[in-house]
Amino acid sequence: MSRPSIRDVALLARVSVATVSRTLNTPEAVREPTAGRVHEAIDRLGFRPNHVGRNLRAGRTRTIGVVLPTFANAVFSECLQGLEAAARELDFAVVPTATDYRVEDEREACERLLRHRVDGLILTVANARESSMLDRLDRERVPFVLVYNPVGAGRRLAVSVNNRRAAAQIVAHLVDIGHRRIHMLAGSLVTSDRAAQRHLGYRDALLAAGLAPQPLVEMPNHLGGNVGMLRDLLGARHPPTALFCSNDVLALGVLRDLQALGRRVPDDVSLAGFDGIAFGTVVTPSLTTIVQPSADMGARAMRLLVARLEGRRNLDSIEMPHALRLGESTHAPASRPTRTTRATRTTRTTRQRRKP
Amino acid sequence: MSRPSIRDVALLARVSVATVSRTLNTPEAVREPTAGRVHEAIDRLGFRPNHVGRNLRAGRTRTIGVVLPTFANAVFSECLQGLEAAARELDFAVVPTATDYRVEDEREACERLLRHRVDGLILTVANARESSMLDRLDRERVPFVLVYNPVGAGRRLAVSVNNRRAAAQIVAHLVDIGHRRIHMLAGSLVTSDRAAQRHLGYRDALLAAGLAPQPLVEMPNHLGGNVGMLRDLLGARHPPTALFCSNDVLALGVLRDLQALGRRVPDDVSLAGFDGIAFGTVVTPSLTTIVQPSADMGARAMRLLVARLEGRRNLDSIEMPHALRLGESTHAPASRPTRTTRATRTTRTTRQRRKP
DNA sequence: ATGAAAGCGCTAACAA
DNA sequence: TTGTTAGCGCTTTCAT
Repeated sequence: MSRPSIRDVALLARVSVATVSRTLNTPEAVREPTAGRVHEAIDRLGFRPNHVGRNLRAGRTRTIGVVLPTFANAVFSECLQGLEAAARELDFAVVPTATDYRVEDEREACERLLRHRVDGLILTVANARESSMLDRLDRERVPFVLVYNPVGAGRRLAVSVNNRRAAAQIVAHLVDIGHRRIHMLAGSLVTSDRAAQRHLGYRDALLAAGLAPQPLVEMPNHLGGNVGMLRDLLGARHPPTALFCSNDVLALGVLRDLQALGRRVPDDVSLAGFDGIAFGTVVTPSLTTIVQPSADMGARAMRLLVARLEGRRNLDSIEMPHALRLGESTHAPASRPTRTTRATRTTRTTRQRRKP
Repeated sequence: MSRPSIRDVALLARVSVATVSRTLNTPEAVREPTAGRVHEAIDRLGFRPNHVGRNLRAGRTRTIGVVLPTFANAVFSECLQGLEAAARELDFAVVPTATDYRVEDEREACERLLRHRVDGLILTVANARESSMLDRLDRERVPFVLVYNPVGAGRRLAVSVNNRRAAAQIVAHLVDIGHRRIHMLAGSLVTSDRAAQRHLGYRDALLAAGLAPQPLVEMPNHLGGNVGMLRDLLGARHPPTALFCSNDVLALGVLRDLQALGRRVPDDVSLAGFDGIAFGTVVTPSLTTIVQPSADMGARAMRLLVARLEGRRNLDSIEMPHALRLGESTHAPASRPTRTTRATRTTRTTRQRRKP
């Protein structure tokens, strides 16, 4: 009734369990007639080696725990996709769990995974610098690799883009095409050190251009529902001509809210995001954004972790290249704000001026 | 150096390993002074119970394998999100893997997971009716639950919407608002029995209305890149006035391609999808579609499977409710095709006529 | 080339 | 209430 074990195979093939094990793991160490009998027995019984027994013996599981804020944001599910494909190639399994952006759940998530004896962890935490949990993992010598969290100074391994420089680049682009009043919108900064880095980049770019950074606008929720806040923002005396959102999901929500408010993007206000999720290219207007190679980042993180598990020393964090993707959601500001005048719709024909 | 085991705790607390185990699993069976010493030892050593040992002993792992076509399509990552949250609540871990829509990889994916001794599987396969792999799982008495795949006749457990009826409903809506030439677009039907069901629904609706179903248009790729095919389709003598896509990702890609072709949606052609992924509400025009409760479906599938693992009999498949979500991508057809005349843009002011 | 046996960490009989 | 011990399925010395 129960699944056959290596013993059943041994009995049927009239060999010892050791020989069965060898037939599977070091075939060159077993002679042909024996191996043949073993394979036959395996087929007859439908035997499938039990990794749990093997893992117990080996003290490792070839399993990687993955802690991400959510799987519902495409940036993370694309990463998971890359991660898992790489794991498969390396013959590892992946056990992912989501914290739903709750910092206080990160610890329990890791504990759960460690009880399952994952060999290592890949994680995106709210704040990599101030995480007592990461300190603990270090202390306990649990191998882990961060994704998305900024590459830090220490010997912690991380795979991420240079969030600060990337943000500075996209904001500099807005400045280049003529914007002077650029606001940055973000979700709660405490749940994302990436967003905090991007905010620094935003300030860098404005200060470098001799412009005044505006106070960060924190949005309560992510996918839409910020109509009131946006109305206030754009109804101010000197409204921004461009908005930089700390991530694409936020940007797409803002885009919808702006359209609900009757504001045209980019004619009334330009809009830029960060992450480069696929849907940014499908919306109208398509989203100007910074593209992170999420799937590749996941794959790199996996390979980095496995290399570490295999004892490789002198491994280094990876700073991945980002790219500025110009979409239709940004263009030069109108010389004067035209809130009441309905300008001709020019979306289709507008052409971006590229940076020289 | 190595992690402390239950033996180390026992030694330090000067009790037997059995007592340590009991302290953790049946605290009521151990007296206070003893329990105190054990807990102290646990803390001192930073002991974390090794689930691998426990699993080997118990013959189960409290781990569920999940096989999905991809994590990059929001419909599946939303499902995974719901799945994993439910698993956490039930104290199960989840090991997901993607087949990248390759039927021939489904078997190996399951084999891998079963070697890891997952207690059961949740899966979306290409074709649930003709899957020798599912037959095998049945034969081996591996507990599993299907998601998205149509609820079949047999005793197989599945969680899905009624794809055929839902598709018929959305197509009937197109008919109701005046469309007469409605084409259906889909990816390869062999990789999706859901799409096949939806195609039947499409035919049902047209036949019920006395209209001629058109041959299914199979699209080579998913997110965009079908410009040529669409040009041909819309350039035909009697071009369709409405397109029904077998899923939202396809629909959004088609939307982009149509816009690239200079065709206006819905003025030149109406467009409907299926799945109800979040981004359908963000694009302009927002997508008319059938909403499946993906996260909830994942959670239900997980609870159903766990109930089965716990020996509950008489469990039944779940047909989830779907909903027609009317977006801006559909409206009544122009009385005459106006391919050259540029009609006034009416997107904003157009109101859908709801079915009576 | 093959077998016997120990042991990975844990739980559950059974004993005391 | 606590301890002793067998054994879950496997790999790996150490013999032969």
